[in-house]
Amino acid sequence: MSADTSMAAQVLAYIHAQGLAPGSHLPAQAMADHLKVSRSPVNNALDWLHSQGVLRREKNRGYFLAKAVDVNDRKLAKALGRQATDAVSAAYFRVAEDLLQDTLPSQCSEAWLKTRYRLTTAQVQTMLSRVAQEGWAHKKPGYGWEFSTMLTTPDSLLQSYRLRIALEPAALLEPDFYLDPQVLQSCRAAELHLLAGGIETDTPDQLHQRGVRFHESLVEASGNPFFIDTIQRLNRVRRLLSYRSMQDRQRYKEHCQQHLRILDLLEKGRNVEASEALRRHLTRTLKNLQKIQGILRA
Amino acid sequence: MSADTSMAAQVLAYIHAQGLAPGSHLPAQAMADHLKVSRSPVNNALDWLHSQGVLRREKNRGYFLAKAVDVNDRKLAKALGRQATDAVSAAYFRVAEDLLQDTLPSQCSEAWLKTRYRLTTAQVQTMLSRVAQEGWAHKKPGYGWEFSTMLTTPDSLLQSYRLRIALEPAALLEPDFYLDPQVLQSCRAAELHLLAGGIETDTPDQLHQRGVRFHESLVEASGNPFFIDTIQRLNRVRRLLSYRSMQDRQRYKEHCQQHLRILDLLEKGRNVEASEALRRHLTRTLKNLQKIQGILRA
DNA sequence: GATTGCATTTTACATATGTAAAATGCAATA
DNA sequence: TATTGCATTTTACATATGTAAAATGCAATC
Repeated sequence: MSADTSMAAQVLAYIHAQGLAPGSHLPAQAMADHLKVSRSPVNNALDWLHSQGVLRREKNRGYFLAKAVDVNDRKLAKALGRQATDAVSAAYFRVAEDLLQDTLPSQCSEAWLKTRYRLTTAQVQTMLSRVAQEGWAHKKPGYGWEFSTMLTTPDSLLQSYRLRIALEPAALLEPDFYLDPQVLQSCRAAELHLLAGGIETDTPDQLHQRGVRFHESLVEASGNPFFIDTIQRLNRVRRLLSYRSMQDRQRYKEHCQQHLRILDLLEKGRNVEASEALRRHLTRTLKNLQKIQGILRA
Repeated sequence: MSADTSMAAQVLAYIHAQGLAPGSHLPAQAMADHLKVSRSPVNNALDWLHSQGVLRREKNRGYFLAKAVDVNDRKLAKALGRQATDAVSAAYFRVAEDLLQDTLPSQCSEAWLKTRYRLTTAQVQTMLSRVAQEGWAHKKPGYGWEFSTMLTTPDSLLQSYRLRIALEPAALLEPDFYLDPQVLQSCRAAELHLLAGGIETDTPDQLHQRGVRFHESLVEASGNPFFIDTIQRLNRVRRLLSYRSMQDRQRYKEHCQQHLRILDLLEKGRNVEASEALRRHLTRTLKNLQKIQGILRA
């Protein structure tokens, strides 16, 4: 029954991002081009959305938006969410967790992982290649894999912040820096949403994601693929360092204001000042983390 | 006949690095531990080195160094070099080259690569996972792969330098920074070798490699795995941006002196100054590259 | 007690084949 | 002429099996 809902979710996101009005035509090819796939998976997704009542279908004319997309539609969210988190992702997170809790040997064989996490050959390989790409494990010269200390060092999170402090402010000073006004607007909107109560109502994961999106948007604007690639990699790993639940929501208000300040400066092209503000923002956050860690250890 | 000579090469490198005297015993397990493999491949390598006359074998006592290792031994180098550069690496470099010369579509299927480079399924996958890990290509959502602009932008090299400028000086200021005196010494020795004539006699590739080793050693001393991982990734990609042959050897003398100056400062624990010197060094190199690029375009 | 030498076990790669999913070609339709 | 709708082709994944290489256990030796 439920087809590939992840594709449907992307289509929905696109519709929402474009702010399409009810009745709009949704050409399959255009959608496919945007999502970088062929018409086949897109058509499946459109058909599924049709079955959910989001789209209207007209014979030989295609699909049309039936009603404005409501991001908070419970029923739709539930139907979308039904995509079984696949075995590979599940194992991936379990491995990360086990590593953080030190219940995983620093090195082991693929076969060992296969039995421990009940995976097939193909699954274990997919998972490991993902992990390798993120840099927290690598193949040993012979057989077996070795996990990096990247996640397990007591102050991994602090170390990751110090890389950010070196990187992000520098990204704002790249010669080709250009922040698309539309991106700037959506960043600002996100911060205003948080200040207007989102800080209390959003889940910890949502808060984390919003933060990531803000910072990645800025680095992406640098136009330097080396900066962009590095920060994306870093954030994928940071997601695993799940200290984030400990962060007190009190500070988020300050964060939002600092973010908004930075956006204001960038809007006026005052990148040097923005860069400085970003550095101060990150440095302050690092200091706070250090304080929290000190308390936790004591 | 010729067994796994790459393992033999590593054993040789180890013997040389340890400065072992002729007659020294080479316990298989110790060697295996150091190379992070089991005794089996090590024993094969030792046996091969025995067949080459480098080692002496005594029944039930193992292998002993027959003579001092001569790194420049032609015969040995030839025997070692006979390891057929495997199809995967060969294809990897051809893909990179084709991409740089713009004779590769920005996206294509695995099957297409398979036929173009005459590879098996397994080989193409190995190659692509390597490329993906280095960040200059990624799987598309559906079928096929897409190449990043990381290598093809006209000023990829300049962009990579700007990341280095953000990163490397910061690495020297990491709180856990510790440069092993032995590493420092070997870095210094390398620079002195270059000043003593190596600049003229080394191949462009050797010169490049020495530069990489200097900079990576410094970043490794930071003790921050995020910095280390990032710089290693970056250098693996930089190796493909083969502008290096264009660099005039004139400048290398200055580079060596700047490198030595930085090492001196680090030895005395004056990291802030060393960091500044490193930033100036990199910035100057960047400026020169820009000048060269300007000339090439005109 | 440590290390070798060799046999045995374990591990993961290569290859082949079937299958599900994605890409594509093209007549029909608006 | 652009887009749909559907059939066909292409693509790559899953799975199974044989094989080469690496890891390991252990008696023999120093």
